[in-house]
Amino acid sequence: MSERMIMSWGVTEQGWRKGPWTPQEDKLLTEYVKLHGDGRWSSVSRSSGLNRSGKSCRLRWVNYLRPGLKRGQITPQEEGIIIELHALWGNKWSTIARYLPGRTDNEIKNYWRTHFKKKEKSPKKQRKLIKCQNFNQNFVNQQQEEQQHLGDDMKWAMMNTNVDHKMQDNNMGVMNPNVEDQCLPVMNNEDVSSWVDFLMDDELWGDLWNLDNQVATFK
DNA sequence: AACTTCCTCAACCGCTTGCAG
DNA sequence: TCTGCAAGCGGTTGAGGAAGT
Repeated sequence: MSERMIMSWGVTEQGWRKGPWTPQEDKLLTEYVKLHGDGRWSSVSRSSGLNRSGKSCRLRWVNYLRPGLKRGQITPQEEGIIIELHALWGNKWSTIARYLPGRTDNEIKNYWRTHFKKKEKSPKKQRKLIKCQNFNQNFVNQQQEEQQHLGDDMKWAMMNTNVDHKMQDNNMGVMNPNVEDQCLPVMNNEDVSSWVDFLMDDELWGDLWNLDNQVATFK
């Protein structure tokens, strides 16, 4: 990191230093957390001698200094998991990150944006979007038919922030296309693999659909 | 070689959530 | 309940480097 870069960032109104962290700051924060544990970030910033906001300390620790973090390229396996989980939960980066040990929400978010979000305007994407729409509509129709046959046993479940807990509790992932902000059909765990198979099909891979558009489409 | 454009990712911002008093 | 504070989360920004012209 250049001196010029550090100088260009300056301080906040509260007097906290901003910008890239120096190795000295990293050392201070690491040593403090080793001694006192993480959490209570506002007191970390005061007691450690760092002239950084609690927010900044937390972010630096979580995204960069925390032990067990993986550095380097996302593997194809990890990429597959990201795609699966993003199909389930959308931009719930922290939730997705829990299923990728050593990866941070920030890292996954950045990866998604750079690898999948950027190609959203291509003609391929348009075709893919239509395919997705058809797939989802068929899926919903199919579910509704099954629902009629099975009665109340197959109900749409509300998708909310506790969906991961629901999955753990019931071994079932659920999404309700009728709920605002949700865009994908109800699916259980077995369905996820078929969904991903569908995505892998044709030229969809590497040019993944833009979920933001999907949201509008399936509302 | 010089310039421009694109890509990556660390870090910030602002909003939301959770919790103690 | 209500309020205020701390922590967490997702979106956005911007600097540096790589790739292209």
